Amino acid sequence: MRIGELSRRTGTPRRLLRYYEEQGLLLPSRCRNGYRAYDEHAVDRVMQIRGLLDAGLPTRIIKQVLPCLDKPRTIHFPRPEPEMIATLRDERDRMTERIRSLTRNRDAISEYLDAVLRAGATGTTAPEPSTRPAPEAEPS
DNA sequence: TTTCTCACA
DNA sequence: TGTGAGAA
Repeated sequence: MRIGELSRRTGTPRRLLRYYEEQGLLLPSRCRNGYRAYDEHAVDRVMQIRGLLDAGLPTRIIKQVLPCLDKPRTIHFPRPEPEMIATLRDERDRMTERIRSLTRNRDAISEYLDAVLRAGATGTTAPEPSTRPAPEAEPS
């Protein structure tokens, strides 16, 4: 398929698909006219890239780990360099920390929402923001 | 419709 | 990390 179809099927702007290629995340073949040609597998791959970016991984890390995540039970690097193991551990821990942070912020929002809705129902006022734990910034 | 590149937030 | 514009 060409870039337009992949864009439509993944909900990813064409511009961004070219950007991912430039970053080494996608390697489409080329038609005679120079148009990019993507196989069926590219759809899943793009979704996975989006997910990892959303999880906070930079493209250069994604490029490294993407083959490992394809089918986690397959060993892609029989002799994994210690550096790769370290990278994977590092990113896993970063994600864990991010999940913790997201959970905390979600709970803070949820708690406030409950209080506001309760107040709306009873006609009383919502609690002062300062009585609740401060929202926490996600790690950068 | 697609390509590319340069500049920019 | 991503976007906009212009030209082919």
